[in-house]
Amino acid sequence: MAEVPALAGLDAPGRALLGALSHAMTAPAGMRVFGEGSPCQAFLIVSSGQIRVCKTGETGREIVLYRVGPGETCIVTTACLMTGTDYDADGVAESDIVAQALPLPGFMRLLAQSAGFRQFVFAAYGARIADLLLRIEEVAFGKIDQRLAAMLGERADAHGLLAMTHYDMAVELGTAREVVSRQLKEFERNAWVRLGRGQMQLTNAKALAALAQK
Amino acid sequence: MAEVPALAGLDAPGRALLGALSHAMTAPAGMRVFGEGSPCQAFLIVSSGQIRVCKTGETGREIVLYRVGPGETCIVTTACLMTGTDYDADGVAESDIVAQALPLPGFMRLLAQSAGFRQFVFAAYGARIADLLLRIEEVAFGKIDQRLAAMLGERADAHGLLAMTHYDMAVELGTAREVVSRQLKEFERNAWVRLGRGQMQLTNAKALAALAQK
DNA sequence: TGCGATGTGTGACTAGATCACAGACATCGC
DNA sequence: GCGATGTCTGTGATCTAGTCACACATCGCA
Repeated sequence: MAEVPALAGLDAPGRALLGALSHAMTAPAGMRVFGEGSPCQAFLIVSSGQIRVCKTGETGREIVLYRVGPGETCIVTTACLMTGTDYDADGVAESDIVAQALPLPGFMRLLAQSAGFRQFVFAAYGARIADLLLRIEEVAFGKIDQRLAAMLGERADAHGLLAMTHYDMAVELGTAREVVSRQLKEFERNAWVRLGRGQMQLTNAKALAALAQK
Repeated sequence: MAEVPALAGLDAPGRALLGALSHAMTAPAGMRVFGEGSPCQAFLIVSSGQIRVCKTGETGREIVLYRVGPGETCIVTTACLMTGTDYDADGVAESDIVAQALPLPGFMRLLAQSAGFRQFVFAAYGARIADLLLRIEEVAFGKIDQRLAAMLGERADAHGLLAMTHYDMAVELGTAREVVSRQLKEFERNAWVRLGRGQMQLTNAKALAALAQK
């Protein structure tokens, strides 16, 4: 488990136990890793790749809740797994995934025996809950132009290139595709971006960041 | 701690430890129990009364995130306490509170030694996260008339009486007071409610429930 | 009884969501 | 190279929700 930095501090017995009780698993990009109807049955620690977790409303609109990256765990599924609560969100592999799966009994045992592991688990909870609170604030109070600008800044690569469709961006923000299209057109009129099919180029990241910060 | 039903299943040593390490505390109705700038420093289990936790946006609008009632714990503060994450929400006593406070070291110790306590803590996490996911779904996708109708049904007493101002209701839903006022007027035109200053009477709870369910 | 604080009602306007549809572009089979 | 097809983007019309501004009602209390 040396590949999981957050577990680097794990005590030796804990580490041995984790190695013994968990097994590696993989999933190809695009695969639905868990979701309504097919709950994940184990505690998962992602080694490489990224999982996107989102919620679909009755109207078919979607929103990204959070992502689980390397060294992180999809603690939410675990919580629901342990308490029998229904989870009601979908996890999709955004890239090829390698993960360590720890079944529930092993999870309980490790939790009982390793303070380092408890620390890891609680840190995961804290981070996830903070994510969710932030999400609620954004959705409830945020302006769409600012949220979009912020998202572009976050998700563009080092050259300001961003390969997403307008629909993808709408899901990212939990809004409608048309709203994104119109807003992007507005940004283009300001010469802040250059639009293309399935991709775009930021041409004034500073202006976008300024809008996002307002 | 016999007054906390969720802890009734706690093993005897765990119970003794909890009794020894925690102390009772109280807060009067209306008091700000924790919030930005004055974080709660201990793991709290509410014995009686109720705490309302809400988030304030930059514009001054507020939204209720969840409530902590008897036998429950404000696990979110704990998570943030343990991980040093900033919490960024306010907890207000809605009624006089009696709670058991367990400082961090005691919390860690109990977590290490009692499986029943771990169970309790994880159940609290699961329930809270489920609450937050539900909240996000409502805010992102819900129609305001349906959400308002649902809220009236939930918070009215057995006689259909409800003592809240329009502002209170707006906070409950994370919307603006005017939106609530207009919507309530609409309900009144339908003869579903009778409005008064600081209170209202549901006169057709069934119709409201039907709207909420749609 | 008069005054400030709080609560409610409403018009005008803006932002965002929804619906409907048209045109642009990409891919694939031929 | 040429359609056929599916995906992606642009845009008008319309509706819902949030914001701003302000009038007026009601309450508690000096």
